[in-house]
Amino acid sequence: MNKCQANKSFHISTPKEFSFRECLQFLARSRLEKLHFVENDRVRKLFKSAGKNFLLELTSPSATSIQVEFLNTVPAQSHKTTIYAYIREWFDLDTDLAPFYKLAENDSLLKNLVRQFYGFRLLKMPDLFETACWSIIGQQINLTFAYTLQKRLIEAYGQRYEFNQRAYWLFPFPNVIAELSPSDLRQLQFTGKKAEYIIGLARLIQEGKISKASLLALPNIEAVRSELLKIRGIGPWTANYILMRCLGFSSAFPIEDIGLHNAIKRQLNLTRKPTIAEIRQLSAGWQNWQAYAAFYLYRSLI
DNA sequence: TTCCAGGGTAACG
DNA sequence: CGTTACCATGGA
Repeated sequence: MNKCQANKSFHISTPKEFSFRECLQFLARSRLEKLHFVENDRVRKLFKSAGKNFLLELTSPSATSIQVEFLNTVPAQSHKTTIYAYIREWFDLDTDLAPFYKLAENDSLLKNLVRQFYGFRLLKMPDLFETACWSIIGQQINLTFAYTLQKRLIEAYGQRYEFNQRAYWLFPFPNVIAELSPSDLRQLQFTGKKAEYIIGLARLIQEGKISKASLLALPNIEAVRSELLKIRGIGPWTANYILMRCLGFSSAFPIEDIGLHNAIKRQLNLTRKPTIAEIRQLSAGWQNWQAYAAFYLYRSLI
């Protein structure tokens, strides 16, 4: 973490197989996205640390670094440390992709993807509540509508911060959603079920019955998965999605995912979608890289 | 118009 | 127990 410009920014050195541009392409996939803002090869994000709002702007001035600039206020050192760790997690900078690229060389499904999207990273969603809500919202609806619902949820119950005539948003906090009744979310055109799931989840988190730390303290992925599956509204797909996107399990694999099926169909030029058994065969050699493989397949759908 | 979307639950046989 | 109806709306 190198300081510069009177501490208004710092740099993060990036690993070898990293492309800021490829990551931004994914972050920019929906114009309805409210939690970050991509424009001119830069991404802005509002980040709250210990009660303070920091508006971050990330650019990549060289192939080996990300620059993080503080637009509204310069954080104290303790906040900078938190922000530094947050961005490393967001862009998954601590994973060495070399083994994945090596196995992909001899994989019919991955070979072209890793060439096409070289340096693309599994973009994490570090907040558990945000990830779980997003995956519940996304159940059985198209992505465009999922983004619409997420946008409504954020604009209705999230925190807004304005800077230079532009609004930036924080995802709603569990304590706010925990106070709602399903009819509040029905008004945003959530299904009654999804409204119940999300409010129930908010209450579990609010009551301290589940947290990212408590899940990560469990001994292995199976223990975490079974803990997630106890939560109403979280089935196999959602559990795997959270394991992959938030909790950092590289072997998590949402094999039931329709988007994944479509990506494989397109990649292999099939006339029909692959069966679960066929996907098991195709992914047999992906041990400990299933999450990355899935994410590269998602990337191919943009 | 019909069918399918980055599924899950609850109510059936 | 395995199977099925239902959810709510947008896009193709």
